[in-house]
Amino acid sequence: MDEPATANGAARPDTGSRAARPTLAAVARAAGVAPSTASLAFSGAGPVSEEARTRVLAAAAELGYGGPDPRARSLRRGRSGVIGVVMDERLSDAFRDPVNVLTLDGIAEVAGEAGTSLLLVRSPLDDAGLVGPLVDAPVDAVVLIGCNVRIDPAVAVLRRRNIPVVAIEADEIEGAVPVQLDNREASRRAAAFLRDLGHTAVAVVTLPLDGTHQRGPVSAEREAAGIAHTSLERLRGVRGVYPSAPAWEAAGSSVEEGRIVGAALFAADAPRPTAVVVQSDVLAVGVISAAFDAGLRVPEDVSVVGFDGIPVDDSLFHRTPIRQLTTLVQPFVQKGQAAARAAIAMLEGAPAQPAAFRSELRIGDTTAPPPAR
Amino acid sequence: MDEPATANGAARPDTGSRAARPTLAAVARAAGVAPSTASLAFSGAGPVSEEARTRVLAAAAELGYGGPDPRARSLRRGRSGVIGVVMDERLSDAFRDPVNVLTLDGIAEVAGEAGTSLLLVRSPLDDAGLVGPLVDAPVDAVVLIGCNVRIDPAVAVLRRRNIPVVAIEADEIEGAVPVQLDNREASRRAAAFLRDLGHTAVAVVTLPLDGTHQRGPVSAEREAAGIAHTSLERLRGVRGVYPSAPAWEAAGSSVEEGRIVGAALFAADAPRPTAVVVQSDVLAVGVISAAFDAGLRVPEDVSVVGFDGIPVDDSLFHRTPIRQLTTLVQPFVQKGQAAARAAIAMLEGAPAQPAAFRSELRIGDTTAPPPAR
DNA sequence: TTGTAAGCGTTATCAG
DNA sequence: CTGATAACGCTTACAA
Repeated sequence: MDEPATANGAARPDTGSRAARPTLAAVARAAGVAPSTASLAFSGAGPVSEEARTRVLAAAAELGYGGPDPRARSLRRGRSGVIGVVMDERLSDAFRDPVNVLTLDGIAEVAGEAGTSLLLVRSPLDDAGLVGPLVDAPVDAVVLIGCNVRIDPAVAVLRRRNIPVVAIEADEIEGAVPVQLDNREASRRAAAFLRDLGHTAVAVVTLPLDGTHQRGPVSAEREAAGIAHTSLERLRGVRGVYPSAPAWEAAGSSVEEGRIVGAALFAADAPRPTAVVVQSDVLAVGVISAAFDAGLRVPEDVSVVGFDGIPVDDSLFHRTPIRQLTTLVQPFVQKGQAAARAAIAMLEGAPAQPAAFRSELRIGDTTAPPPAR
Repeated sequence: MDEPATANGAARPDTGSRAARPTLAAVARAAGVAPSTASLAFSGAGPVSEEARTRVLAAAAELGYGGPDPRARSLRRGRSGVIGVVMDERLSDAFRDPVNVLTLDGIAEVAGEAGTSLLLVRSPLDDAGLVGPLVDAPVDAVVLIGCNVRIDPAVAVLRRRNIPVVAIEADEIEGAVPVQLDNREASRRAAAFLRDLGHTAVAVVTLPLDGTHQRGPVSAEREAAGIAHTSLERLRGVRGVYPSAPAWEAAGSSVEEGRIVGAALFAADAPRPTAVVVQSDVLAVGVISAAFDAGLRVPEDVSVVGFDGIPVDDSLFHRTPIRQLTTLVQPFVQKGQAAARAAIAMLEGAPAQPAAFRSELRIGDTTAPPPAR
């Protein structure tokens, strides 16, 4: 972290070793036209005679001018053409989770069509509430994705800056346009499905309840102190059917993590559950793996329900008897698209466009009636 | 964090959607100081009396000023604090490949420490050679990652703009700082290892040779027309030991793709290879899976060597007899870090810092002598 | 320490 | 269709 070395103290900011780039004004001068005409020649927005245009382009080529500087353009236009995407994990972790990737894909698709690019920002909320890179970055709008941490401060800052904020599956936030999923209701449906199969001993494996990456049984206090909207809603959904279902918190969403938590779960002193509701497919795969390792058959001895409907089950189950996970399929990509659309709409001055999506229970072969005892 | 409850005039009239954001000048005026002082109060870079600072901050809070506008700041400073990362795939595909993710992670780590954020840009090279979003985005430097397409035009444009370019594993490009990997030499070593084991019938499964996502046997013409530096180099490495090894091109880097190509490979009329050199671990997993499906044991009937050394072998092999892939382990994360460092160094005016890394052959349990026949 | 002034490179406006 | 001119909001050398 060295100090940027503008040490030579020149009058202009960047008079370092780099050759000064010609400006549009210089091109105009060389072409013998006014700056405004040169500008029009490049932006294409406005009437320019064919002759003037070619002269400008020629002069540009001559001088090695690469087109208008985006920085100046964004100042002048008040727009940078960039949408910030905020995630609250290290990028490597975030990218490892198909949910984020698919959502991002939806965002990227819509953003790309609109000619805007994506600025990746790790959620910048230190304990101090610092909002660093997020506010120093030239973004026109921000999409908050997978928020396990308290984001209100960030939203507050962005609001003050008049930067539209879209929050995917966040708690109700003042000033952020929500893109919601029926997490609670969907989880309730999954639980009801298990209940109808006859299950009475149901456990839950939750996604992280906050940004601290803790792992283990979820105490009442921990649950009450939880912040992560999605995890809590999904948990509440199950609790609507099984009010006292024990819950285990995973420290992340990965197969390995699911395996660890699953191992603990099946090894616990408590009576073994006959069904486990897992808050993500990736975790569910790990839990299933742990079940096998513990000598349990799925679904004969224990049923497992996932969440997400990620399309990679084939590879993950390839050498197991399982063909398809029972899970709640959610429309990630569409969620991402909706978020991007909402963001773009807002920065064009259109009214907020909240969105809400439903998950569908897809019944695979990881659920069955509980074993006769 | 809350609005100061100055009872009299604090409430800003909420002027509909177009509430003009206050400027630093306005804040300075309200605080009774000069703009420059207000600027220093925010940037922290320069001497400001405690009293002035608090007055400025108070005025800012009063007016709902959220800090200096990054757009204006970047124009003035000639820097936006953003590094562009260019990938030549759809983001969803790119993120699905651990190689990209890990590289990106290395980039993000270094960039984050330097206070710069990452702008994700899909490689914009239409057949027309358009370079759209890449040049309109306010980036200080660009890192090209995983380039299967011809990137010269993009680099040319960026050069003209004085934007430093770092290319990871690209062919030698005028004006781009290279971050290289010993693809050819490493592949040669892997091939030599197989030769020493006694293999004579060796096939290659390649990564895409260009951006067209073709799949199938690699003809001499196709090979000659190939663009993707990495794939070609790795292929050449094997050819250094097995000059006429048949090659099959995969249409991407995924387990599923590996399985498809592997199935074709093992079903082909040609004599079955006793060893397969696969250009990525992800593909290799698929090839191994295909081998099992074809009734072949790995490594007894067929040896498989991968490339990359991605750290997820455990999950992928979890229900197979295989514990570890024989592969060439490359330092992705360090590559990403080096790329980011090079980019940052350049935009600070430092001389170019090319980098080159080595891959290590890690011998797992997917390779063995060929079956006695 | 603080104030003054001069841009940074564009684009929008409006008159010719 | 073209040209002069005024911002866009901020930073920073330099003077006070």
